[in-house]
Amino acid sequence: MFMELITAPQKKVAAEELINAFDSKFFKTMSEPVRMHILKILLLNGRSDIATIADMMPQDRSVISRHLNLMSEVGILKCEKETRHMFYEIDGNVFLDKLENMTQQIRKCMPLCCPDCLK
Amino acid sequence: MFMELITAPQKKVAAEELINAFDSKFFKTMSEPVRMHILKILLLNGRSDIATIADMMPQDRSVISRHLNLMSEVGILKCEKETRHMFYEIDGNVFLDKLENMTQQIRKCMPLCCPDCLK
DNA sequence: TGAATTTATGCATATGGGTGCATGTAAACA
DNA sequence: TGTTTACATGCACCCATATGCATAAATTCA
Repeated sequence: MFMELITAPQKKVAAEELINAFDSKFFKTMSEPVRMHILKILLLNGRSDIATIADMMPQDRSVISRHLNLMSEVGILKCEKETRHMFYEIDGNVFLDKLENMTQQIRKCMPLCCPDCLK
Repeated sequence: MFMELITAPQKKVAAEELINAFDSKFFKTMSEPVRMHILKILLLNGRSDIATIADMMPQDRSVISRHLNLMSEVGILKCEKETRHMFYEIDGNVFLDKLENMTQQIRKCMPLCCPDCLK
């Protein structure tokens, strides 16, 4: 119990840092199958404009436009206007950073907060 | 273009493996603020039963019960019945495995699928 | 056995968000 | 300048889901 008194504030900080590292908008974005379909298309074809992507999907072009916009707001896509086309591209570094940061925070938090969780 | 012909099937496989590694149920679960609140409580207090958790939250006990059940179905919580109490606990290893697997798949896929994404 | 407690579940409701259509806006082209 | 193209946006609709209440089921305790 003495141990608990010492680590209590550290636990709270570690737990808060972990929860903060969990980017809820990122998770929400990644939980939508249509957006994962878009991601796959971008993986296979690289940088593409909206019409090209929409032509490979059943949804209306406006729907794809909104999904792409959302994904770029979260940071996983880069977008660039060129003439009258809007081009989108995966930002691989943001992906890696986000996931690695979360992994790192869990590694830091778990042994401190609940060592029993790692049994 | 010769290079592209050779790597095309590998690209497709890598992209599909990456998308499959993206556990949409996990992401959906993690995108809900109430569930993140529950997670934080479990981080700070460790293994707890439903009533104890619900007493720290504004939502009805039945709501908390359903959230906990969902989280354990996704695998991030372990649950165990003890007398008439249902105890829940974070499964830290599942968390680490899921995130590390996704990170790994991205590391494998990006250089192959879209090297430009890593600029 | 009867009462109290803990969780699970059925139901109705409210909210958020994905969808498609119609329209607006801006830029390229003839 | 007028037309076409590409995208953004307002609007209405629909569906999934979070929520709370009431209740059922199971277990503990007096």
